[in-house]
Amino acid sequence: MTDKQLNILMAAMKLFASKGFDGTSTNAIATEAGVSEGLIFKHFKNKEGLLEAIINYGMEKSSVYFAEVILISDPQKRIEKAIALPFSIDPNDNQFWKLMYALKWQRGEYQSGPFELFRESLIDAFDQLGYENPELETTMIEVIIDGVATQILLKNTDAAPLLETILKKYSLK
Amino acid sequence: MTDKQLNILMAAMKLFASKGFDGTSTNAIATEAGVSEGLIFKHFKNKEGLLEAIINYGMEKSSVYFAEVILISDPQKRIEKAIALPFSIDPNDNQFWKLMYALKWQRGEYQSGPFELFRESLIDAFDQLGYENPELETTMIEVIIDGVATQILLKNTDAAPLLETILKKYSLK
DNA sequence: GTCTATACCAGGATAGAC
DNA sequence: GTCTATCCTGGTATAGAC
Repeated sequence: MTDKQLNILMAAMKLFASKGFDGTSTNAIATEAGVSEGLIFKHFKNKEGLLEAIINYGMEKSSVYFAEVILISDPQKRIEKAIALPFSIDPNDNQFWKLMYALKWQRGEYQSGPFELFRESLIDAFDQLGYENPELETTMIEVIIDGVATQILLKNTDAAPLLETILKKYSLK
Repeated sequence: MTDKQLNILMAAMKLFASKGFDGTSTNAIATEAGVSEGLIFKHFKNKEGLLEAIINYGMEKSSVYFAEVILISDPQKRIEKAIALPFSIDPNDNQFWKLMYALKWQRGEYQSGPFELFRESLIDAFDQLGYENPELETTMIEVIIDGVATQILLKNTDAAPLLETILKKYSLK
């Protein structure tokens, strides 16, 4: 992966996140990346290929986060870690996550394999803790994660006090 | 507002919601609406104008929902009603709300006036109930609303049992 | 109010030189 | 690996007839 290749990737991520996939021209990407337009196609075949590269890049990143949750054996701690997930987003990755959510809404793009394992591990945790309806509780966690992500990524809410509140309300602290 | 005008509006809403604003051609809208392409521009000036018309149409709709919450004087009941809001979405309006969320992520499009009043009325409710940090509590409600909306609109989750769980967990029931 | 025909430009993509 | 030049489709928008 050359310097310019990475430039293209980063420029595309930024523009896709702010203007959307269809709203971003390859010309705009080239300019932002300080690169000729043709080079984009040499490296990524076409615009769709560029998007795929970005998604792959981010998938690897996110499975690391998920793994950190799944590997915790204590069920209570695992759940807490899951809730804390959106709060531990590296601000440098904000662009990427914005894009992921935008894609979900725009094109129904889905988080695949690693996300399923994550969900399963939460159901298992609630099960171990003797909750009546582990699936429903897990859905609740997803609700919170999506809601918090919206708040942080879209409204730049101060995250720290929110995490406290949620853990308290969730009787996890 | 003529029949064809309404056809255009509905077709555009449907396509914008599924393919995104930039991903939808005026040609596709015309076909879906059973109308000539030129007519779109006669009625709405341009594609952007069509989007604005849709947003206005939905703003009026949403301020009705918000008003239902704001007008409740009992603070506890007001909060419950607010939480129940995303659960009472008319399935016929799913397309519209999907579009609203997609726009939020794509273009940072905002919920304006009526939404601010909604937020204020929740802060007031928590204040009346003697909560320590009404702003933070209100943000929590927003988190839940956004999370639930994501769940319902994007993942077609069964809503009813989820509402129960939330109200219980929130010590509101 | 509505359709047909058409102008015009922007966007994605390719070829070939360096 | 990278740039320049260029092709061509398809998308927005307008004009004018009915």
